[in-house]
Amino acid sequence: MPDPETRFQQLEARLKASSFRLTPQRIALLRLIASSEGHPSAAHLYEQIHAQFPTTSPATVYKTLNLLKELGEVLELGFSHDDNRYDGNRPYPHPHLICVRCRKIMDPQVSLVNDLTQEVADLTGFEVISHRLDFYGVCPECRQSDHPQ
Amino acid sequence: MPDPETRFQQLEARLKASSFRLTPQRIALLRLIASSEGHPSAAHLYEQIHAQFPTTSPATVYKTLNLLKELGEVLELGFSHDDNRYDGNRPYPHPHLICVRCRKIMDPQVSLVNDLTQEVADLTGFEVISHRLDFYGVCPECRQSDHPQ
DNA sequence: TATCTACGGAAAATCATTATCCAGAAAGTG
DNA sequence: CACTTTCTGGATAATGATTTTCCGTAGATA
Repeated sequence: MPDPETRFQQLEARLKASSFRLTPQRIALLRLIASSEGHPSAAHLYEQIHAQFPTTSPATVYKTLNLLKELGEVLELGFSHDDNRYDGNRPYPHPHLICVRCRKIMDPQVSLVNDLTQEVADLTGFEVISHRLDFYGVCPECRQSDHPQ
Repeated sequence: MPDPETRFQQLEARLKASSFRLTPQRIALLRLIASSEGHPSAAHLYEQIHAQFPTTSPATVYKTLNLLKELGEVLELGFSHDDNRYDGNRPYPHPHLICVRCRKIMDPQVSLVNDLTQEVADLTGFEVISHRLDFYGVCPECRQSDHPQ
């Protein structure tokens, strides 16, 4: 993960370059996103923003997230049952590892993704633009707590 | 894809074996699912069921889909923005290829999935249970119609 | 200062999916 | 054959994350 402060400045610069205003709410959200180790949900971000700016509404969080999404600075992980999650540090398609117990989301550093993508393209004639690769399982911590010995 | 009639009989036998009743609505839905080449949405299935049984409600379609899902006979592809899609012919995790133009969903026959899964497990210590591998792109047909010459 | 646009906030709307409720059909029981 | 119990379908309402709408205001521009 990039340094949170550096990433924050990147995001800030990106908004400024596109002539979007840097309001206190947006700045607070940019800081949160830049420093989020995991993959926060909109609700989770809202809770934290709301603690700083009690008048902030969820709509503002969603609006800013969608803005950053359109700028390509945030990757949205959409789930049909659970809340969506957001990644503002690696806004490009990459695999995710999701713990079905604690719902933590990780980013494994795998090397075979390009090979698989190429294989798919070659086999089907598709022009592959993007991907969404999610693995579901049990993280080491949860495996441990499942087997106390 | 398995033969639709064979697959239908499998599904029918599965419900019967679990002591679920084979109502006309369920039978019609099983036939549809077994013969669906693509990956229909609940709304799409409902349209077709409703044409045969005008009193059928969407709830019945959802209930039956969820029943088959719990029996492991249908794979649900959840989308946070679009409707969910269902695959009753290959109810195990497998990669999908989604055309961003026409929304068609295909099943590429790739060989590197197991390698990638293994790599993820080895690298992270996760016990990998399942996966969801979606590639987004433009199918050959839509590429053609984009470039008329 | 005047004007124009972007923004935030509250509230209402959206919409696929799920839950609830009830009536009827099927299955089981004796 | 009653009687009971369970399952099912259908209409309807509810759900809940996300989006839209509307309006007052802050900020930029000149």
